[in-house]
Amino acid sequence: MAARTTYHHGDLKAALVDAGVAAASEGGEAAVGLNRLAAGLGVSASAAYRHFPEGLEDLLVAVGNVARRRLAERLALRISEVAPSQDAATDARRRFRASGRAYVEYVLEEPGLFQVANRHDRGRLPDADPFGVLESCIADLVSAGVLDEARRPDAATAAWAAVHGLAVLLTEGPLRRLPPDRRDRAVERTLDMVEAGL
Amino acid sequence: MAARTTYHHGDLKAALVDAGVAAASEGGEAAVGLNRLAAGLGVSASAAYRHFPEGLEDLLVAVGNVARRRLAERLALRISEVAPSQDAATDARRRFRASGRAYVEYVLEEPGLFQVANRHDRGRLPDADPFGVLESCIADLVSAGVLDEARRPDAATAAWAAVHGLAVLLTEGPLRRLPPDRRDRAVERTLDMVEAGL
DNA sequence: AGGGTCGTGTGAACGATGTCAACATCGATG
DNA sequence: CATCGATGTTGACATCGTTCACACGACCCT
Repeated sequence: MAARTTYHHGDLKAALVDAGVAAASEGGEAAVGLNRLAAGLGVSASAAYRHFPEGLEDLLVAVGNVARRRLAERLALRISEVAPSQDAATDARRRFRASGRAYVEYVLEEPGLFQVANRHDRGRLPDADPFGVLESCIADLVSAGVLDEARRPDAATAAWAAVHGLAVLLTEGPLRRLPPDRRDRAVERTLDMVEAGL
Repeated sequence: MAARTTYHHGDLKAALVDAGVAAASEGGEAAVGLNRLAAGLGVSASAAYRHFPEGLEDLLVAVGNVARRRLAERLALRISEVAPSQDAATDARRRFRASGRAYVEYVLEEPGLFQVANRHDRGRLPDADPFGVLESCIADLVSAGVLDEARRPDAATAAWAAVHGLAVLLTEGPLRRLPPDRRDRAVERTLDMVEAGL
């Protein structure tokens, strides 16, 4: 956006990632183009290759990392907002449920970023790891006595699959046009299933 | 592939869809290009636009329809293979479980086609409707007394989300490189959750 | 049989994409 | 102050989706 006065940009890499995040936010992966973004920053396309050696894919991974970090932060936020009660078991359950709701909430807010996050992933990062957040929720369930230790293996995977699948279906999938009330109902129904079935 | 002797191709539309299916099967959506496919058939690119007025997107939808039909057929096949017992309830449960397993099975076999099926969907078709198959499994569960009528709303959605999400995570997602035994364990664990939680 | 019509395929062109190699410029370091 | 490495530019290439004017030919109608 902002035209540039100096020959060197200053921090082109960060600027490209920011622009990529903005583009992905509206328009999804298809809107993230190296030429377009560079032009938008008043910079030639090939300049980007200095900062993303493997080209577009590298940039998409970087954008995806931002998206994953934001998602993880949203999960942590919603979990932290759960008002503690006297019962550790119901607290753990509520936090677990809040994380699932927050997942869908974020994805509905930022479907484009979610798309990039899914499609360009090079493994877990400590500060951008939504799955890690979910795993600690599961650990809480175990230590609160809600979930049996024997049932812990793959419990996080199963829960993740349910919530992730729902998010995909609701944004890119056939449930795209579900009205908000039916959407919420589907979310709660799915969380019911997970909570009862884990 | 096969060069053509006559000026007219005969059935270019079907040939393009076939080639698109083959290309998507290895290489996913990115491998489905109008120019490449047309050239492969010894035909100019613009010829394709006679049969797919909206261009590439139309072709991708057609390929997706094939993929959805095959998936639905696979589900129906695996359901039909369940040996009936004396108990209608356990039969319904087994068929339901078989459908979930079949879903993952197919997606692992044809991740590229699954990708196209997900990303280019213009609504349910009677002969290519995996969700419809799942819905009738749920209906079976209800009529067999396994699932309470009151819990039927959105039950299919929740179950679908879990299985779909798992399939996505196992093919395009972070669970991509899970070894087969751990993969199977995750599938069974997820089906356990769905069955117990629905 | 002859002639017209409409479905189908061709050729060339346009703009946009990702990518690369050769060159230009700046800032920091000796 | 000179040099050198990091950073940005220019220009080019192949490929992509798409469109338009044109060419072919199978079929129908008289």
